[in-house]
Amino acid sequence: MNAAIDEQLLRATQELLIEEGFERLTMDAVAKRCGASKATIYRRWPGKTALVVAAASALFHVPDLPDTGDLREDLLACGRSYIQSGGRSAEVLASVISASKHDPELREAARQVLGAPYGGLFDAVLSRAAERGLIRRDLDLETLGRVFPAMAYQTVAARGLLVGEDDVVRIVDGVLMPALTNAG
Amino acid sequence: MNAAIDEQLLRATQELLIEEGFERLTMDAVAKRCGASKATIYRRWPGKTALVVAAASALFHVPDLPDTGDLREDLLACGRSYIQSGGRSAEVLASVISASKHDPELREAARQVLGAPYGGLFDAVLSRAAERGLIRRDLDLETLGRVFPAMAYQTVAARGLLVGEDDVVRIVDGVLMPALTNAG
DNA sequence: TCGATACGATACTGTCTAGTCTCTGATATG
DNA sequence: CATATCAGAGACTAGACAGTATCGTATCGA
Repeated sequence: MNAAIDEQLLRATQELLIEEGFERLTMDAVAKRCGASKATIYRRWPGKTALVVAAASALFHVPDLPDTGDLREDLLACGRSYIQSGGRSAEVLASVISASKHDPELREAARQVLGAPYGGLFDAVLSRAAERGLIRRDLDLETLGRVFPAMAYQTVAARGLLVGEDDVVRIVDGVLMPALTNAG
Repeated sequence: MNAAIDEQLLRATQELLIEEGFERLTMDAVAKRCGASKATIYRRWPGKTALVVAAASALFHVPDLPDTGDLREDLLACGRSYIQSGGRSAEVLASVISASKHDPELREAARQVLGAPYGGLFDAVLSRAAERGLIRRDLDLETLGRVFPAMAYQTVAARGLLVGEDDVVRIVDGVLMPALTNAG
């Protein structure tokens, strides 16, 4: 077993997920892109779903909870953790999430392995800010915590764009900070 | 040409788009669900893409720009126009948008026919409010205008839920109103 | 009644693709 | 050197599906 091939195959899978999406990704294409054969893939993963989940998992890492002491900076840090690894992880994730809607096996695997990677990050920062008395206590933090993930997801999945530093700043300064620093 | 069959076929297409998604929707399944034959479909539309675009278009209608005199009510009205027709249109739209990412023909057709149905609605309401001096002029209205569509889209496409009246209220009262009425 | 048209049913073609199988060639070991 | 082992390449299989073609039937107007 040549371990270098594993990495190549996962990388090719990631690229093809971005280029073609889950349904249109073929095992032949993955193999061809690596100059490998399908047997090489099936020796490592039992099927297409497993390969895709492995490729997505390889990009995933739990981001640290930022604590700069400044709410705005913490929020920006949360956003930046989203665009880490050049946006590739977001694109791959978007493909998998999109496909998992109609594929129970993929959905369950994605949920377990990728499981709301950034889901609680904004929530945690906001809750902490509330505890510290930096923001009002009557805000709907759960909904506010979903703003960034939702806008980032839509940007990638629906509009076909990448999330950049400027997007992070615009969402934090244009939506979150105005809502949070409301004098009430 | 029996016109009643047209409607049945479009309805079945909508249902199957929701249940299976674009890629997994088959012409056989559409025909079978109507007790029709594939020839009947192909007599009406040249192919799968055209059928799907027609099915999505049938659900689409340009909503009126609300003007109740109250900003919050206007925003709620914008949101409610989203969930009109029982959320079905949002689900169908999500399927088509999702598939159009990797299908140029579908993307172009969707853009022309469905073209940013609600895209400008929040924008328009917010711009009008700014002109009327109801909100500050230095807000990033473009980004704020995208908040609702993004969160609704994510709710449907990524989380697999339907957007309800309570979601509308939570987004408007939990995010938009706090951000807009910021004492700054 | 007759002709035209639209219908359902169904068989068929060509293409694509997940997954399997077989053979080859490299490497390691005695 | 001889032989065993194993990963890999690529042919192959089986099934799915878009789109086409054919045929018998029902409906409707003249």
